[in-house]
Amino acid sequence: MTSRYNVKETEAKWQRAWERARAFEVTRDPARAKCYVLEMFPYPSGRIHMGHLRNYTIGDVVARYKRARGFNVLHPMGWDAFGLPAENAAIDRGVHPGEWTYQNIDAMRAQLKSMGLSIDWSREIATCHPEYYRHEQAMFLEFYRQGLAYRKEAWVNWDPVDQTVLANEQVENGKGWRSGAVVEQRKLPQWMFRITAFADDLLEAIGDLERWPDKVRLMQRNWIGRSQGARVYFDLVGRDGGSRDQQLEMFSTRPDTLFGASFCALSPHHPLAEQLAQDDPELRRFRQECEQLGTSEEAIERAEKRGYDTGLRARHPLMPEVTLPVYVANFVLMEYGTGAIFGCPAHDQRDLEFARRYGLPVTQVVLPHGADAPEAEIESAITGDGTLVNSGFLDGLDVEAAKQRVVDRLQELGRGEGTTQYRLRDWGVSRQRYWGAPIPMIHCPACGVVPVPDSDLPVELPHDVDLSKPGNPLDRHPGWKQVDCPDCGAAAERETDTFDTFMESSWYFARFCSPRSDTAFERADVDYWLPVDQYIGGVEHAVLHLLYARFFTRALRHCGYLDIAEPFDGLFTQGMIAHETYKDTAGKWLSPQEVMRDSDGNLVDTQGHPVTAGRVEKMSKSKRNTVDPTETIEAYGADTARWFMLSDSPPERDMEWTESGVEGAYRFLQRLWRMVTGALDEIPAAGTPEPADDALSKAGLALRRDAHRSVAAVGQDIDHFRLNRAVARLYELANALGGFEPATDADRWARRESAELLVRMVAPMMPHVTEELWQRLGYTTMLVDQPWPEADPRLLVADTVKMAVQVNGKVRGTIELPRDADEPTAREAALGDSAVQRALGDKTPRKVIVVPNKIVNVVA
RNA sequence: GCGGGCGUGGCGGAACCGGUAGACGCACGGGACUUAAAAUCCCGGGGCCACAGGCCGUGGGGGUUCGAGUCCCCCCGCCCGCACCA
Repeated sequence: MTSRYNVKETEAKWQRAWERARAFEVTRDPARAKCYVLEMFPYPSGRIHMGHLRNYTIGDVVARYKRARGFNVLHPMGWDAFGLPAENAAIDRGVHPGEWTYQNIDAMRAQLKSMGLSIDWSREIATCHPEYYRHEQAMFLEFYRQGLAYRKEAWVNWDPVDQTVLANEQVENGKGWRSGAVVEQRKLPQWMFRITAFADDLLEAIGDLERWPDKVRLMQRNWIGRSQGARVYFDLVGRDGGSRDQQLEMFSTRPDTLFGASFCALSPHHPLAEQLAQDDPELRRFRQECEQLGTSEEAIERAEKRGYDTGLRARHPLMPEVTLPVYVANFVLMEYGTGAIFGCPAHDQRDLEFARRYGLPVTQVVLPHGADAPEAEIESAITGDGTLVNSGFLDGLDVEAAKQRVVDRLQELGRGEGTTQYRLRDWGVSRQRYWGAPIPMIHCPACGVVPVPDSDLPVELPHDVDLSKPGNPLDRHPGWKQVDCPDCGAAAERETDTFDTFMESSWYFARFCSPRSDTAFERADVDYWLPVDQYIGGVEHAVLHLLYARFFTRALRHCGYLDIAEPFDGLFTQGMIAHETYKDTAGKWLSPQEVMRDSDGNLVDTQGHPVTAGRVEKMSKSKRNTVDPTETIEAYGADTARWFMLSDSPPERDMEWTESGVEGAYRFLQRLWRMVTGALDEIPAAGTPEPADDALSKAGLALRRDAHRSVAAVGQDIDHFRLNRAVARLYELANALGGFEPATDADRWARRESAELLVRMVAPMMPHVTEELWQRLGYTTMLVDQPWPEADPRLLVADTVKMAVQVNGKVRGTIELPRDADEPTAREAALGDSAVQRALGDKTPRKVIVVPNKIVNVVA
C-alpha cells in the first residue's frame, strides 16, 4: 500500500529524531580519521538567501557523505555577528545592535534547521559574544608583543558615508565596498597587522594548496604581487645645473633597460613632488588634476599619460655625462616601489606613450631574438626577451643575464641594489565603529600606548550607546573610555576603535574545535581537527577573507597557539544563483512573486498588465529577481529545495533558479516515494540473503549491474564535486528501477536491493524522505548511521560489450562481442556486419584498427 | 591593457586518457487513464533531404590523426579577476 508522502510532518519528524539522538554531535577521537567540513559562516542578516541554501546544501552533502564513509565529521555552524548592518538597523529602527543581531540569529537558526543540515549545533558560536572576542583581544595583544601588530600614522581610505577606514582591499574602483561612497584619503593613527612579513610564505605556500581552485590561487598570487627588480639611485641636478645634493630612488623591474632610459617620473604623491609644489603653483595645479582623475579603473584606463616637467634633471648612474629630465607623472603610483621610475620608452608601452607626448628620445636597447638591427621607428614597446644593444657593458647579454649584471654593477658602485617588491600592503584593522570587538589598548598621557593586561580581558562593549550621530559612538560615550593606566595608575583613555570584522572570521574555524573552552581553543582539539578538510563558500571571498585567515593562522603559529600554517586544506567555491528578470510596461523591475501567466500563457502582473521577461541575471535586490528559499521550503520541503539546488548545474558555476525546476525536483521526490513504498508488498523482507546469480532473470541481472555501477559512480562524483552528475546517475537508476518487472523471487530481491541502494545514495541530498523510506523498508536503525554502500566488483563488468564500427571514421554499425574479445574476432565481426558491408560497397579494406571493447575503424 | 575561464539541441548541462556527440533534467509534442482537469504512466524530439537510406552538425577558419567537442595554430563572441605594478 502506498500512502501519500507528507513532506512537512516527515521532515519535522526526522529533524527531531536526529536532534534527540544527537546524531551530529561529535567529539575528538584520535582513534578515528576526522573530516572537518565547513561552510563560510553567515552574517546574521535575519533571513537566509539562495546563496546560503546552495552553500549549505553542498556542504551538507559532503558532510553526510563523509560521515557515511566512516569519518568522524566535524560540521559546525556559527554567526559572523559583528558588522555595520546592525548599526544601520539601530539607526533606522531604534533597536540595539546586539538585540537586533541575536534576534536575527534566532530567526536564521530556525531557517537553517528547516533545511535538515547535519550540523553539530552544540558548537554554535556568535562572534559578537564576549566569550568569543575576548580570545581575539588576547591574540591581538600577543601579536603586539611579537611585533606583528603595530600602530602607524598612515594614509587611509576614508569612507565618508560609513565614517570608517577601509582596507586597501575593501576599496573597489575608488568606492567603499559596502557603502559605495567615493573614498577620500585621510591620515589617521591605525592599528596594523604585519601581513607583509609573511608575504613570501603566503605566496610560496599557494603552490601547495592543491585542493584549491586554480582561479583562487591565481587571484591570491596576483594580490600579493611579488616582483623582482632593482632600486637605482640617481643624483639630482638643479635647474641651474648644479648638484642638489639629493638622490632619487627609482624602482624598476627592468633594470636591464637602464641604458635606454630617457626620463624620470615621480608620483604626484612623492615627497619631492610635494616639496616642489610648495613654491610652484603650476605643479600644485597639476597634482590637483591628478587627484581629480580619481582612482577608478575606468578613469585611469581612459587617462592620457601626462606629466609636469619639474625642470630638475637626474644624473644617469652609469653614464655620468647624461642627465634625464624629471617629471611628475599621473601614471606613477606612490604605493608601489619607491614612487619614482626611470622611463625606457622603447620597452614599456606607457613610457612610450609618455615619450611621444613630450618628444623624448626612444632608444632601443633590447634586440628581439632573430632581429638583426634595431627598428628605425618603434611602433609599440618591445617587452619580450632579446639581446642587449646600445648598452655598454651589457651588450650581447640576454635580458635575464643583463638584469643580473647591471644590478651587480650598481651595487659595486653603490648606485643601486636588487630588491623584491610586493603589491601586498599591511592590513589595517582599526574601525571607527561601535559594533565590533574593542581593541584592547589604553592611551596614557605619561606612558603612551599601554596594552590592556590579559587579566582585564575581555574589554566589553558598553550596552548604552548613542548611534544617532555619525562618527565613532565609543568615542562619544560618557564613561566607557575613561580608565586608569595599567602602568602608572594615572587617568588614561581606552582605544575607541574596534576591530575589522575580518578579524573574527580569521580564526573562527579554530574556535569551533573547542567552542566552550576558557582558552581560545584547546591544543589537543585543534591538533586533531585542523586543518579544515573541506571549506566551501562564495568566490567573492577569494582574496580578502581567505588571505587574512591564512595570515592569521601563520601569526597564531608564530605565537605558539597551534601548529599549522594553512587553515583550509580543500576549498570549493560555488557559483551564484541567477533568475529571470521581469519588467512592467513602465520599465519597472518586478519580482517573480508579482508575475504570473494568464490563460493564454502570457506573462502578466497581478493586475493583468503585460510583463516582459528579461535576461537571466544574478539574483539581486536592485533587479528584484530574488526568491526567498524559505518560501520554497515551506511549499515543497527542504528535500525538494536541496535536490533542485544540486541537480541542474555544476556547483562551481552560476545556476538559474526556476519554478519549473523546483517542480521537477518535487516530482522526483514523490516518484521516489511511490517507487519504494509501492514495492514494499512485493519485495522480500529486509535481510533476506542474496540469491544465486542464475536465479535472476536477464533483466534482474541488468538492474543489479545498473545499481552497482551507480554506487561506484556516485561516490566518485561526490568526491569530485560533480554533484549534478551524481544526481543524473541517480535519475538513471530510478528510471531503471521504475521500469523493472520482476520475474522471479531473485528478481524481487534485486528490486529491494536497488531500491535500498537508491535510497542510501539519495540520502545526502534528500535526507528526510530517505530516512523515512529506510524505516519503511524495515530498518530500525537510522539511515544517517548507515555506511556508504559498497559496489560489488563482480557486477561492475559486463560479459559482452557493444562496439561501434566505423568505415573511414564514420559510424556505420554496431557489433556485440564478448568482453575483451581478441583483435581477429573483432575484425571478423566488424567486416561481417551487413551495414558495414553496405558502406564498404566494392572497396576493399586496407587497414582495420581495433580498440578493444570500444571501437573498430575500417579504412578503405 | 594584462591575466584567467567559457562557447555543445528550445533551455540547464553529459561525454574519463582522442574512440557510437547530446546522458540526465526542464520545456515541448503525441498517446493511455478520466465525464473533465490535475496527477500519473507510455512514446517522441539536433538540423536537412530524394526518408528501410543518406548528408550536415559541438562559435568560425585551418592543421595533426585510422578517428577531434576533446590536441595544435589563427580569428570571433561572452564572462570573471586585476595592478598604469615600472
